[in-house]
Order: sequence, then structure tokens, then C-alpha cells
Amino acid sequence: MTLSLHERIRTDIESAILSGKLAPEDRLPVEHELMQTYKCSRMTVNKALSALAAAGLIERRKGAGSFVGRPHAHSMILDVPDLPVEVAKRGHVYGYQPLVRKLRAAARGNAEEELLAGGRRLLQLDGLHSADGAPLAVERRLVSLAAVPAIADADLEKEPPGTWLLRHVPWTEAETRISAVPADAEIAGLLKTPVGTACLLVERQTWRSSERITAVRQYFLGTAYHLVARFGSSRP
Amino acid sequence: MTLSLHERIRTDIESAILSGKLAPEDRLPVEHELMQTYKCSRMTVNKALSALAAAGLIERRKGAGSFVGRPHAHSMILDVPDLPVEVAKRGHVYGYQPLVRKLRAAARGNAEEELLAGGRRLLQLDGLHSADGAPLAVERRLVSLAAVPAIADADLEKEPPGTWLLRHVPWTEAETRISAVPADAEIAGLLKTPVGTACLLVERQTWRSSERITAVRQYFLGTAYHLVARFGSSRP
DNA sequence: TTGCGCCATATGTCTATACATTCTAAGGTG
DNA sequence: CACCTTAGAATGTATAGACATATGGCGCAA
Repeated sequence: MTLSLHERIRTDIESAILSGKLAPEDRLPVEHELMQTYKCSRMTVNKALSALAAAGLIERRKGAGSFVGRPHAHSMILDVPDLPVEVAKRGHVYGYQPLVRKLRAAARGNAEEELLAGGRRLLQLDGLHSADGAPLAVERRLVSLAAVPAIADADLEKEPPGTWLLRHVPWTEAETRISAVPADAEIAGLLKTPVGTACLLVERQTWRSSERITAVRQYFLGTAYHLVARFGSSRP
Repeated sequence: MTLSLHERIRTDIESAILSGKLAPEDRLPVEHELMQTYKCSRMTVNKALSALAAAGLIERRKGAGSFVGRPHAHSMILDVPDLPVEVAKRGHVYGYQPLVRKLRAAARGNAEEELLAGGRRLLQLDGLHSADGAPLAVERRLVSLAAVPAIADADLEKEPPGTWLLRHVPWTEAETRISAVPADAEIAGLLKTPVGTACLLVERQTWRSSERITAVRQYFLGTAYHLVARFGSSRP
């Protein structure tokens, strides 16, 4: 794979930063210097530096120069795969079993639900994900009918609502909260595991602009599932 | 805030996609059409579209055109904060208590440890993180002396090794695995909690290029800690 | 009808230039 | 010495044009 010139400039600087040759707060060569180093026009250099700035690796200050950003060790990329896809990738047969489908108003006094409902009704969708017939996760989902009226007519018997939403509803923002909880009686019963079993709890909310679309709680069997986050070039 | 022209083109198309006016797989106007619409040069249009492509909102195919991408939930940004900072931010007093500091060879037959050691010795560093005096997490860490010889002389009595490494050792790649496990007798004893309590297990490995630096297992008290991942503009 | 090759189309990259905007530092003035 | 002005430096934005390269459809030939 031959890199284009601006990609080469970009990766050169990138590796200088990642290897520590360029330390945080260090000043980068100015555009004119890089023009001479690589014998190219300023626009080419600019494209490389702008990309690095967009990626958060460097900070550019008009009139002052370009500087290496502070290590951003604090963020990694978390893969949040669609469950059916993920289960299939691990070589198992995926199954989804709907448990509850209920059209209802937001619970009075529950601020979360009231925000999600936006004055209209909510669709509650609970279900059980399984792999090779064994329970994998229990899901409790609320969908705002104000934001997604079409879901009232969707066929959600075989396909989990998360997959349907992913395919039909564009969203702009999401937040996922990950914790560990013991299974209560109901969860434990559905997952066919003793009460108190360690479960990975994934809570996710989704927005389109400032409008709330859906909120979901997924209880994964702790020993059967894990999440992976990465930083840097993907590793097998 | 007045947007520059390429930003305006970018946001115009962005909102057309997010509002659903442009559906996934739809074809965008070609660059020459956008040039006429906005009465600008091709480079300006190109900059806007390239930014959208870099953000994953659209897909560009040379010779074919630009198309709205399928919504992908596949990646979110996971905040992996430095524990002392995170605890302080929540208004608690952070504490770290070293438990084990042992220079040893890789366990024979343990492929993970042998890869990490790279033929030389490992530094094992176990410790307990606490918030307001209450146990928060147990940490079991291995550091490759081949990669980080300086850590043999570091003062790790008050500062956890993770924080020291973060500040002194540049790394290029990391992988974090998140799962839920029950506390075994040892973990439970350290965390002052019953055996079997649900713990959030965070396993992280770090590389510099292809050299392994450190591997750590952190067992968090499930009810006392959670991780957050985000997609989209930061939300309070 | 099928398969191949060509060409118009559309994006990818790069150049050279121009002017705007913002920051820094030098130098002069009170 | 403190303050203000100003010139230069550096990035931000935009233009117009050139050539490169991948795509897909159309027409021609077997």
C-alpha cells in the first residue's frame, strides 16, 4: 500500500508522537518547514496537520503554531457490536425471544422515563438473547413513540428491537454505562442461573440531536460475555 | 459563530442525513453540483465531504460518487480515567495501598506472561485502591522490565503504578477487556465483601509498537464503580 | 446473447497563490 | 518600568487548474 504524500506526513508525525519522540506540549515544525522537508505545497502539509488536529493528536493555534496534545490515554474505542452479529461471529446460533411488549405512559415520578417519553407514550420491550439455545442476556428496553412512531408497526418477533432500531433510526449521540451487578430473582430465573450471579450490566441511552430515542438495560451472564475496547491500530 | 463555507456545507449535509431527508445508501449530489449550489471551488466542497467521510457519516467511492453510510453503532469512545483523578472528581479521598512487589520470572507455561517478559524478568505489583478509606478495587499488575527498566527504581508507595506508567512510559496501543466475575476468597477479603460479590473485571494490556509493556487486572466492587462510553458530542 | 474494451464520470491528490485572522514579540513612548 | 503600537509569523480559508485513478455503463464484436 503506497501512501499518498499527506498520509505519509500524517503518519510520520503520528508515530513521532506515539513513540515519544515528540512529547506533549512540544511544538511541531511550522507548515513552511514541513513544506521544505517534504518538498510539497502548503495545502498538502495543511491537510495532514488538519487531520491530526481532527483526531485530537495535535492542537493548532492560529498565529502561534501547532502543538502535540496532552496524552489522551483517557479514551479508547469501545466496540459495541450488534448482538446477533457478534454471536454469529463467535460461531454460535443466535436466538431472540420477546418477553414483554407493552404500550404505556412514563412512570409518574420517574424523571428518566418522563424525559424519554416527552409527554407521549413509551413502548416497553423486554426480551431474552441466547446463544446456541443458552441464555446470554436479558434486555429491558424503552422506546419513545414520539421519536420513533414507526416502531409501533414493526415486526419484532424474530429480530431484537436493538437491531431494528439500528437499521431504521438514525441517531447522533449515545451513552453507555457499564457496571457489574448481582442477578436478582427475575433476571436469574430468565438467565437460568442462581440468584446473585455476577452480571455485566450495560445501560445505553440514545439521542437524535436533543431528542431521546431509546433507553436499554442489558444484563449479560458475566462468564459468557465481555466487552473489548482498543486504542491504536487494531490487533488480532 | 459564523461558520466557514466548508463547515456550512458539512453541517447542511450532516443535518440532512440526521433528519432522515437523506437515507442510508442514498447518493449525495456530486462535487460539481455542490460547487454550483454553493458557488465555490471544488476544493471547498471536497474538504466538507472528506470531513464527513472521516467521521463515518458518508462513504465516498472513487468513480462512483458519495453515499450516505449505514448507521453504525460499532464504536464509542470509552473513558478510561486515571483512578486517582476519577475518585477525586467524585468528591472522595483517594488512597492506594501496595500489597505485593515482587521481581520474578514469567510463570513457566503461561504464554501471556512469557510474551510480556520477552525473555527477561517481570515486576509484579499488586495493590488496593480505595475511596474515602473504603476498598474500591484490587489491582494485579505485571510490568515488563525489558520494556520499562526504569520502574525498578520508581517510588510506588503512594502513587499507583498505573499512574506512574501513564506519566513515564509512552505507549501506542492498548486493549481493554471488560467482564463481570464473582469475587473469589482473596479478592473478597481485600475488598471486605462476601465471596461471590459481583465485580467488574477490567483487564488491560499495553504495547509500544509490538513490545509488550504491562498487563493489569482490576477487580472493581460492582456496586461502587462503573465505566462510561460515549458517541457524539459530549453530554453532561 | 454474452463478454470485452473503451470512455465519460467522479473522486483523490497536489500545486501555487491570495487574502483573512490571530498570536507573539520587539520596540518605542510616557 | 509599564503600557501601547506595530510588524511579522503562523494558521484558516478559499480559488482555479491539473493530472491520477477507480467505477460503471454502453456499444461493439464474437
